[in-house]
Amino acid sequence: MVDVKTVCLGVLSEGAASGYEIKKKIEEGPYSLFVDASYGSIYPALTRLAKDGFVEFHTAEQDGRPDKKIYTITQAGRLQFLDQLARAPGDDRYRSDFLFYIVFSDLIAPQRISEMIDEQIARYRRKIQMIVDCTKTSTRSADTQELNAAGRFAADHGRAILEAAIRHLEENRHLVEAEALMSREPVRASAAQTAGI
Amino acid sequence: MVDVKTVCLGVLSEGAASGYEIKKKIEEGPYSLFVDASYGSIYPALTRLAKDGFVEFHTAEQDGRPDKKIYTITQAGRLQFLDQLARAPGDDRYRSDFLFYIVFSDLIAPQRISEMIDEQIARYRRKIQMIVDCTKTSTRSADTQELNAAGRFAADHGRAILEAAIRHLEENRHLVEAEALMSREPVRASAAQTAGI
DNA sequence: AGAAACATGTAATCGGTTACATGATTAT
DNA sequence: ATAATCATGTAACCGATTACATGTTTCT
Repeated sequence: MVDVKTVCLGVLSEGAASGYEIKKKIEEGPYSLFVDASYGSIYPALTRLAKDGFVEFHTAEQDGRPDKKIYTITQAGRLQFLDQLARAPGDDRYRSDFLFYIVFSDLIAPQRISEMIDEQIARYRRKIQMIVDCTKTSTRSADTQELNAAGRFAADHGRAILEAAIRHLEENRHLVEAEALMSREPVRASAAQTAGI
Repeated sequence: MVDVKTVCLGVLSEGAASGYEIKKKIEEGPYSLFVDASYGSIYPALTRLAKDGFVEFHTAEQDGRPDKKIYTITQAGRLQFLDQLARAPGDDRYRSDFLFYIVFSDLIAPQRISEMIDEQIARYRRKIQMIVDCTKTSTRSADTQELNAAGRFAADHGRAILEAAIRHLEENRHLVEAEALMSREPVRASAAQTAGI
């Protein structure tokens, strides 16, 4: 599995940036769908990369803002990154509390289940909106990172998956909601059992 | 995010099992799509749960096989599990080296890209097959864990997402493959640059 | 007035993986 | 023969998160 150092090299291979900017890029862009890293891992990663000669930095003084350390990838860094890309990618990892909870939906109050599904759909919609926002080439601002063909592909892939997830939830939610409804009478006994035993 | 202890409580709430069997259930069943845990985390988790009174166990001697510790969830354990389910589920986490690599497909050899996509589709198909296998009520063996409505829902949800992912890859792979093809001539220069600089 | 954004960094902690250790049985 | 399955457990290690520390400016 790709570590934070490699993620930083990847971002920096597309242009110089500070640690703060790297964090923003991976939490806003299409990256956010399949990459994760906190400041607490990015800053030490950059320090380490600099020590190893894979990146260089210069301190940029700003008026009214804290100083910035602008990191630039080196030749050695580019080679290091190519080495990583030559290795077989690790398996995808998907962890979902939501689906885990759903498996035990008979232990959760019916209205809570519905609420959870609503929230999950809302989360998915928010992510889709974020992808749409960063995909459309904004005519006004230059700060939006322009996506190349590969970036658009990754973003669209994420969107396709999220839309399928929403569609499935909307079309089949009655199956987990109905179970509770159908057993409304019996459920009292089983809820009492669950709580009582 | 749900931890291994809670995953164990969830599995045990559906029936007694050994650590080994818990591991099998979460790597074979529909769980495998959204849950992960190694022996190195399951065994200590069970030890801890027993210490806290959330599970009990008895040692089952077997002929020709190592002894088993069969764990059973206690009343306290059921309540503990309900407490967890009452908390808001954590955000889904999806990590994909594959998509990260794709973003940098201009740094990877064209035939390698195609290979990676083929492999990714194959992985997805294998997962779908696994879901299908554990979803269909097998008439022969009783060892297949029978899925309730919620389990089937979770399995179908996973299948729907995987199928959408495959569809998108098959319909759009030319966009990342074509980029390399189109720039076959120029790419030599840029590849030399990349390697040279 | 207060929150949010900008900006970097460290220390404590944590949850989990990997590798190791052991060993019989069954399937190929 | 050899690999895979069954079965449990520990120790070393690792990568990453969280919280803390600090301080200005801009937006609401």
